[in-house]
Amino acid sequence: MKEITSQQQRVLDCIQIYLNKTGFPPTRADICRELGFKSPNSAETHLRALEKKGFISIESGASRGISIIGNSDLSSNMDNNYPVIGLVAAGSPTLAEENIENKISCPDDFFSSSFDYFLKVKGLSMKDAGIMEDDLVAVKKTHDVKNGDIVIARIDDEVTIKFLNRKSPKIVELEPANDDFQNIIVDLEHEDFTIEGKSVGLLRRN
Amino acid sequence: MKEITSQQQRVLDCIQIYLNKTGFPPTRADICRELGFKSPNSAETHLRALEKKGFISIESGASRGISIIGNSDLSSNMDNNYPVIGLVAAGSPTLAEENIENKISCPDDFFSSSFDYFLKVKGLSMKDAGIMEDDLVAVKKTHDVKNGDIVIARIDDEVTIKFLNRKSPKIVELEPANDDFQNIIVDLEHEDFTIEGKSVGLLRRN
DNA sequence: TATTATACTGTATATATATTCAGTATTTAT
DNA sequence: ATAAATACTGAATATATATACAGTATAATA
Repeated sequence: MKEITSQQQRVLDCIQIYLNKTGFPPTRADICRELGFKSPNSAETHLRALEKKGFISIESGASRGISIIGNSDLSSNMDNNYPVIGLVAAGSPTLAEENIENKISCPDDFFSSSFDYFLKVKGLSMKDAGIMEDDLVAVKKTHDVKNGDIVIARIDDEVTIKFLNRKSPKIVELEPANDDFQNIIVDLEHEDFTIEGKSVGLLRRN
Repeated sequence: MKEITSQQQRVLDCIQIYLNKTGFPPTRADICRELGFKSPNSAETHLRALEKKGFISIESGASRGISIIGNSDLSSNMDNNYPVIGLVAAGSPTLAEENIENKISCPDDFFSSSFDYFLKVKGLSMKDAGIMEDDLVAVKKTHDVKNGDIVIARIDDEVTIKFLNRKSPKIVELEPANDDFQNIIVDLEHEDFTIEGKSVGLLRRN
């Protein structure tokens, strides 16, 4: 990255401020208006200098086709929109559009492991593990689960969140964290059982 | 905010994805290309519907003058580093540097209300409220608290997190959410009592 | 039943916008 | 000493783009 001149810095700042204000980049004319230039070519040449030095990129031919490079902590941060899924019974695919209640913007590295969606918890079967109704459990879609993990499992058409406990190659036990609920024993030979994923974190919004 | 249709959601997602990819919003033609529409008016009408419902704003006459409302990955939704504070006894100021265990980058609008720091919970006195050891409670520094709020309070040199229950102008009761613990009754006339803030959310990282 | 919202295709056009060309002047490298 | 980069004005233009207009069709409301 080469050295930037003070005027070029003013133009770069102008682009960033315009972006923060409007949500889209400025035109040459916009930059002129903001900085008091009288010719669009003033903005143009500054933009080309900034491009040459690697501060911005310019999409040829596109209007407002300016984007600021290396801006990871500002506008183009590592946030992603993660869907919030309700605990749905009927065996519809978990991430089907109709199940998405809303989306939450969240850094990708927010939990110890990457994750795929938030599961909105129904019921209190895991309350002794501190998982309450309407809590959002960060779920990583994986089959790599160990005994003791909090897993999201599907038995036939029922989706549930429980502690995993493999008893034998053919028997899986799902343990709630609430004395009012009973263990679920799954016979893998006779029941349709799938591990959707496991919990890697939890989010509660009062 | 009115209800969004699935096609309108596709268009909204398309705008967000285009923004993440290029750094500037799409044109009507871009949206058509991405979603397979054959007429720019298809994009136009969807955009106007999204505008009418309050999901986006459109700058009249401006090319690519689309900005997503609320979500705003660009301006207000900047991530911030929030300190993680341990439940410290000795009456040192809560945000003093020596108490900061680490920092967590998190969007400013992550919880229903803005907040100031994460409190790392010690003990299980709030376990029936789903607050477990080492959970991170998002704390908003405020004195505007109501009965039933989960508050972070200081009695003399002791900091604690409990349910608030004002019994009278002179008596405050702090209620744990665990039968093994007893209510704390504070006499405001004889004890040094401060409300540090209240819980506005919770974060658990497995 | 009429009306409005949704969901499109297809054509047309005013204008918003990038971009080139022609200058002038100052400063910085080689 | 000469070239190259910086820092502008001013005018011209091809085209990128928003947007209106004319249709068709279906589902949801009133």
